[in-house]
Amino acid sequence: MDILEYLNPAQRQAVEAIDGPVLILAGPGSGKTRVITHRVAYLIKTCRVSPRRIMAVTFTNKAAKEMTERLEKLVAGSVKDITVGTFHAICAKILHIDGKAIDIDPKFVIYDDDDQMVLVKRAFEEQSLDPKQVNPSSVITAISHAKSKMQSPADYTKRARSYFEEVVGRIYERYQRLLTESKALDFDDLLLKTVELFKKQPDVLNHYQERYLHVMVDEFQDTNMVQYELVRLLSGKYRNICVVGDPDQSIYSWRAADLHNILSFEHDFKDAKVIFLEQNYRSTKTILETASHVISANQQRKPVKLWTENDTGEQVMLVEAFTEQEEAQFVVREIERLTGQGKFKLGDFAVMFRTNAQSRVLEEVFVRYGTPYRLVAGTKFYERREIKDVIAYFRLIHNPQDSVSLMRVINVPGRGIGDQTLDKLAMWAKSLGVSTYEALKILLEARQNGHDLAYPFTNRAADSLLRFTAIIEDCIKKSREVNLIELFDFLTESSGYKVYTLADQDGQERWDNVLELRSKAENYADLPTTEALMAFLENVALVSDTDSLETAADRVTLITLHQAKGLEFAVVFIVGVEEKLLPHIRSFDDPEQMEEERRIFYVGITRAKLCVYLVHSFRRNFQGQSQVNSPSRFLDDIPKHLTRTPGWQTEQPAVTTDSIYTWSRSKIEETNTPAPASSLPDFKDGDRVKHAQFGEGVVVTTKKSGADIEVTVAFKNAGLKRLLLAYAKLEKI
DNA sequence: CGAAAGGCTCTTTTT
DNA sequence: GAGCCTTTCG
Repeated sequence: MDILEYLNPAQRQAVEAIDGPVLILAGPGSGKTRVITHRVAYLIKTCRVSPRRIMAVTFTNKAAKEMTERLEKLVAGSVKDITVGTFHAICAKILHIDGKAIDIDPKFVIYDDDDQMVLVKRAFEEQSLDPKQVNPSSVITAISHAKSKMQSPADYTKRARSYFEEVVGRIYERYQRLLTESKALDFDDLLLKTVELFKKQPDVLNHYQERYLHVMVDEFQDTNMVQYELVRLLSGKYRNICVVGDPDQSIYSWRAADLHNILSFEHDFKDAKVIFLEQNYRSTKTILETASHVISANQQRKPVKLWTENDTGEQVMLVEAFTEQEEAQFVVREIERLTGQGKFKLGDFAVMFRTNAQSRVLEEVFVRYGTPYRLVAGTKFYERREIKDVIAYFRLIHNPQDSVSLMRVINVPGRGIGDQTLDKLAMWAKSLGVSTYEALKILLEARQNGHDLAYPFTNRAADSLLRFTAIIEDCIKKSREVNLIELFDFLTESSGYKVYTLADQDGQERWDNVLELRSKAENYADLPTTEALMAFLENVALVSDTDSLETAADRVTLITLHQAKGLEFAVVFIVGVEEKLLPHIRSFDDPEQMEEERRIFYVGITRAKLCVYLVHSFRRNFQGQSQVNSPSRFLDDIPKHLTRTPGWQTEQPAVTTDSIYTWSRSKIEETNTPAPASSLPDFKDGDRVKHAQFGEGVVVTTKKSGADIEVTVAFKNAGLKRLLLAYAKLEKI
C-alpha cells in the first residue's frame, strides 16, 4: 500500500515533512487526523523509524483512541510500540517511572476536581475563610490557571494585587501542602511536575529526548503553557516536532488553553515549515460558507480561505420555537420526518447544545416520542457515588496518606464515626505530628499490644475507628497475597460495602455498577497486585467513560458543542442559538470570550456534512423561571441567501408586545394539518376554557385571522395569551 | 450520631 | 431545578 496515495498535495507535503519543526494549520474537515496517522505510518514504513521513537500527543482520550484505531489499519503490528496518549496520561506514566528524582512517591494518587474541591474547602476552613464570601470554585480555577502558567504559590502570592488574589495565594499554598501530604497530584500537577522533572534532572530529560525522535501534537490550539513547554523540552534535541491545530477551533481558554501558543511556536521555531490544509471534504458548500461568514466576524484571527469540491447542498434552516419543549419537539419531529423519507438513519443526526443543562428537556421529549438517542456524558460512570466510594477504598489501600479518600469512606458504610470524632481525630493526629492514617495505625498498634494511650475521643468512637483501620490493614495485607480481583471481592465484602449498597432502595442497580467497575479491574488481574492497583487507579482517574461510547447503535446523538469537536454528522441541529446561551452570558463583558463563543458556534456548524438546523427558542426556562431570549447575534453574520425558514414559520411571524407572549406557535404541538376553521367550536368572550399547556382561563377577545380565529385568553396561571384556534386545542369547560 | 427537612446558591465547556 | 449545606429532631 502506498501511504501517500489518496492524499492531496498539501496533505502529502505535511506527511513528507519529517525533518525539523512543522506547523500544520488544518481547517475543519480537512483530513487532519488522516495526515497525522499517515505521517506516523510514513515514518515507520518508509523512513524506517522505530515505532518506539514516535510520540503522538492528543488532547482527549477519545482522540487518542481514534488515532490508535486508525493507526492499527496502517501499521498494525507497530501500534503498541508507539506512544499515543493524552498529555496527562503520558505525564502520569513518566512520573510513575522517574518522579522519584524530584521526590514524587510512585504511589501518588491523582485527584480529580471533586477531590480538589474537598481540599480547597479544607483549606478554607483552616484559614477561617467563608466559602460564601469567596467562591471556592473560582479559587480552584485561579489555582489551575496559575499552575498552567507554571506559577508556584510563592510566585502567585508575590503578584497578588487584589483581595481575591491574596486569598487565592493563601489557599493555593495550603492546598498544595495538603496535596503533598496526601501524596496526591491534581491534573495540573501531572503536567507541571513533569516539566519540573525535566528541568531539574537533565539526564532524565536527555533520556526522553533521545527516545522520542519524533513528537506530534494534535489540537495544538488547545494546549496551555505547561503543555507547550513540555513538548518544547521533549523535542528540544532533535527538533522533529509537528504540531497540528486550528486557531478557529480553540474553545478551551477556560482551561488555560492559549491559542497564542501557535504564535509562540512560529517564534520559537523560526525555521518551521507552515502547511495549510484548506480543502474541506466534509461539508456542503453552503455549510462551509455559512461557517466562514460566522467565523470571519472575529477580529483576532488570520483570514483563511476554506474551500470544497462538495455540492452546494441545502440552505441552512433557521427555526424559532416558542419554548424549549417546542424546540425539542421540532427537532424530534424533523428527525422523524427525515428518517421517514428513508434518506437518513438515526445515527446520522446530532443535536448540539451549549450547556449540559439543556439536554434534559431534549431527553424528555426524545423519551416521549420513543426516539432512540445517546446522551454523550450524561451521568458519568466514574462520578457515581458507589464507584467513587469503591475507588476511594482502593486508593486508600494503595496510598494510606490519601486523606480525601480516607475521609470519604471512613464512615461509609456507617460505623458511627461522626464529625465530632473526625475533628478530634484530626487534631490528635496533628498533635502527634503524623498523618490521619498514621494516627489510626498508632491507635491500632496500642490496642493490639495492650498499651494505654491517651486520645481525645470516647472509647466507643475509638472502637469504631479501630474497626475501620483493621479493615484497611487487612486489605493492604491481602494486596500482597492475592490478585486485584480477589482483592476487589475481599474489599467489598470485608468493608461491608456490598451489603450496605444492596440494602439501598436502588441497591441492585448500584451494585451492578460496582460489578461493572470490577469487570474493568479484571483487565489488570494478571499483573502483580501492587502494580495492577497503580495501573487501575491511574486508568480510572484519567479515562472518563465517555471515551468508550459505543457508536454502533443507530441513535441520535445528544452532545455539547465542546464535546462535538472532532466529530461529524450528516445532519446537525444546534439548539438554543440565543443570546445568553450562545453566546453564553458569561462572555458578554469580555471580547475575547465572545470570540471564543463564536468559535464554539463555528465548531458546531462545521460538524455537519449535509444539513444544519439552527434553532432558537422565544422563551426558555432558566432556574425554574421563564425568560425571554432573543436570537443569537451570531445569526446576523449569516447571509440571508444561505438560509431558509420552515413554511409554518414565515406565515405567522412572531409578534411580541410588552414582554407578554402574544402568539403561540403550538401548531407543531399536535397536528401538522390544522382542522378547518369551520369545524371549530365557537368561543365568545367570557367563555371558560382549558388548554393542554396553559391550564384554565377565560376568553377575553376573539378575532378572525385569515381562515382561523384568534382568541385571546387570560389564563389563571400562565397569563394573557393570544392563540389560534386551529392549533391551540382549546376546550370549553 | 444520623436521617430528614429546609434553605441556600448557582449553573460553561473537562483532562 | 438540583445539588450542597445547615439545621433540626429522634
